[in-house]
Amino acid sequence: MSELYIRVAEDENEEPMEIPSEDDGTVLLSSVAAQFPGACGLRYRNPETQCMRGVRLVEGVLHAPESDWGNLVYVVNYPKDNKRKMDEIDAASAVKIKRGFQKTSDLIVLGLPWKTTEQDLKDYFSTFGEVIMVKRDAKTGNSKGFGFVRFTDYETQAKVIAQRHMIDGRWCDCKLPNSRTCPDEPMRSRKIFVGRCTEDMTTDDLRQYFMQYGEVTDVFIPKPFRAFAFVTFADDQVAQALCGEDLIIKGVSVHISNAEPKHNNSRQMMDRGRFGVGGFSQGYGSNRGGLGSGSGGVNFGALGLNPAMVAAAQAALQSSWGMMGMLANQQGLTTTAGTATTTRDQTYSSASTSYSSPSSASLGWAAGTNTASNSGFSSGFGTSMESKSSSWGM
DNA sequence: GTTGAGCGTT
Repeated sequence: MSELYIRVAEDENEEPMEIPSEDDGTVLLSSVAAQFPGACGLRYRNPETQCMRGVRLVEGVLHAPESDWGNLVYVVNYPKDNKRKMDEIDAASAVKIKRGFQKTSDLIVLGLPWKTTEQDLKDYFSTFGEVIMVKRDAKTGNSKGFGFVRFTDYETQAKVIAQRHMIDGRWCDCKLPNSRTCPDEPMRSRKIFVGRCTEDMTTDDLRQYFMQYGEVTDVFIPKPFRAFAFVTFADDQVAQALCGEDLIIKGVSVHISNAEPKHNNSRQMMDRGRFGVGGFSQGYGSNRGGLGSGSGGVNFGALGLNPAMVAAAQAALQSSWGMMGMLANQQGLTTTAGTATTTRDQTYSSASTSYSSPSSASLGWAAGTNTASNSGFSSGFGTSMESKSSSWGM
């Protein structure tokens, strides 16, 4: 017999909440998500084995483990590495909000099932916060698999962008649409390029591996196999700090570098990126396992330095951007930017705020794969880490 | 074998 409600909690020892089941005894993931925004599934402790077990999920419908749900307490699953970071995310965005009101923008929702309707979208996203607009392409006729959503609150938007979404049985991503690139939120490169991958590295492997450094928001492996991958972090500083590293994954040495901007038009401007605010939600401090300890990696745990600065230093040393940006700022643009320069400067013209010179923008692009010479660069950095651009589609 | 999809009534 089916129960009317099942007991669900965020953690095994937290107070459970009763979630309604359907007439056929199943429970809709959307019912769970209504109480636990962002939930993507359920698990429970199997009384016989004492192991956690996943609850079967098919097309957004959760099925009872046995003939019924029994008296167990079910625990909410969140997209990997996304558990209970909400408080920290909120804290981080609170910092930004203090810097001024943040307008929301429409978000594109990619990867929707064909069948998803605007109402479905609204229902799903309402669990995150107040939705002021949803749109799906082709109101009549066939869906192209994407839609748009807009929230009232900027922090809701940030939260939604930061995670993947299970909508009607498919994983979907929310991004700033191409047409609306120029978020007030600076988007420095949070994405790294992982070269020399082997074919046996799955997205899960990479996610598992890289989450030791910080929250991973996306992993992309081109298919067919091409020996590289992209990993996006929630925090650009984490990404930047890793650039230049050689890391061992599944016994293979992979090389980390900056992800170059994706093909087209991106016109996201430089924003005087302020390192150090809104920052380091994970990977440092409390959780010993952060950037300080990794395998032969970025190494600055114990020094008592401001991690943001150290990350900036790492980024500058290893990607050469910070340094290039600084030099450029001091000297005015010179060479090296090569072909990129002219075109970049045009896009740049619509940038909002003040820059001392456009050169850092140009150089930011041109400098892509260089590795800094690690020399002649030590003084006076730390204060003016205002470089890098924000043009990497997520 | 080291740089990735897809993008909206106007």
